[in-house]
Amino acid sequence: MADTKESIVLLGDRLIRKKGYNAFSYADIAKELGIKNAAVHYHFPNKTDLGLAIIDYHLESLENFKKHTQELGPFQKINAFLGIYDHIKLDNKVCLVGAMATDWDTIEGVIQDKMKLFADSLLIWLRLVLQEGLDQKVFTFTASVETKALMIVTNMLAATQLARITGGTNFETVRGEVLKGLKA
Amino acid sequence: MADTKESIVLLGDRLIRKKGYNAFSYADIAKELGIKNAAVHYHFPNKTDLGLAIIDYHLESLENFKKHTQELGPFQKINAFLGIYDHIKLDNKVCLVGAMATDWDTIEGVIQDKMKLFADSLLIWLRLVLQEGLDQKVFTFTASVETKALMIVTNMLAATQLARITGGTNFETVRGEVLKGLKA
DNA sequence: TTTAATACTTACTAGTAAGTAAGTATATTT
DNA sequence: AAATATACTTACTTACTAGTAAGTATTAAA
Repeated sequence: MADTKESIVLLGDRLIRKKGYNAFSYADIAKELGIKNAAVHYHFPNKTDLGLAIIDYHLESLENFKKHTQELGPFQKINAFLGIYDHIKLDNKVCLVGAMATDWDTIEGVIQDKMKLFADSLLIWLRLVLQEGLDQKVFTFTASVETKALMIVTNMLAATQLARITGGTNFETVRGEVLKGLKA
Repeated sequence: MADTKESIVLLGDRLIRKKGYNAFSYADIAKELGIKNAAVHYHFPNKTDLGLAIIDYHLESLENFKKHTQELGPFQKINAFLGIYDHIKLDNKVCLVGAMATDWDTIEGVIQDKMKLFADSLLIWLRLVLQEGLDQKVFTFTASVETKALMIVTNMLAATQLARITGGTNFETVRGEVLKGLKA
């Protein structure tokens, strides 16, 4: 038997980003994993516990991403970062930040707090990479690194959402422009 | 008695953009309007009917916005457009496109189709205004109007979402950069 | 070998979701 | 004055939600 607890987190993550936080249920997870509803509650007593575990998983993934890309140059790092969104778009998901943001008023404070942590961690890393690129003269943008980091996140976050609606190549267009924007 | 049907649409719109499509219920609406659950169903037999009416309301609002701003210059038009997001941010809402996009896989095809119409209508208007600004040499951006229109929408859509999480002045930062980007 | 922890299932509860059928009060039309 | 349409309410159903209490099989520790 595979690690059920981990499977629940992975599936929960997929469901949140496919259907939204309020549209996925313990029954969805139980059914897909071939276990009973109560088994999910055994591992995560309530939905908030599961939500927190899902954010923790993203926090860990982000740390792993940082580690695995630390030897790369600034441009490669940003490109790898955009690759995360390529996968999101390919799976027709949205990113966790967007999924949580639209349901913000229905999620508990502890989840909100952990999401803040995640968003901050992401923005901090982006700022460092952008500054690195500026220092190495790989990037030549004129905005502050804080602003630029923000713009990259907003563009990619929304590109996956907009791609769901408009379809076509809008995602790729935004992605391309984000890269161009590093040098302009 | 005020127009109940219109009040339902207005309230439904507010709830969708506050809590998300799947988190708001007919009971929420009934309670706030001091009517019974079934009264909401009288006006909108099912949630999809209400969803469609809410998008129609946005479609109308967009047409009104276009009419009311048609005498303005390109810069003023874009500024007025950003003003819509200022209000969204002030009310701690998200825009309809974002709210629907994150719940995309749980909404019916007819709603998806109408959302496509709305997103297209919005992008088409933006493209026209951007081209107008380019022609009048009010704007000097080098990207295509298609790309620039896309970037404005993604940035503003995500700025309202991100503002919910990070708080602070991130919304204003993105908003300011969007305006700057018209001339860079 | 008993004890205890782990990972569940069975069987349930209380609450809420969308949705409906049938009745009622109030206007409006014929 | 009778018939009809409008805008509801009452009272309900079915389905699903999160969540729980109690029991069970399996493994690990004492």
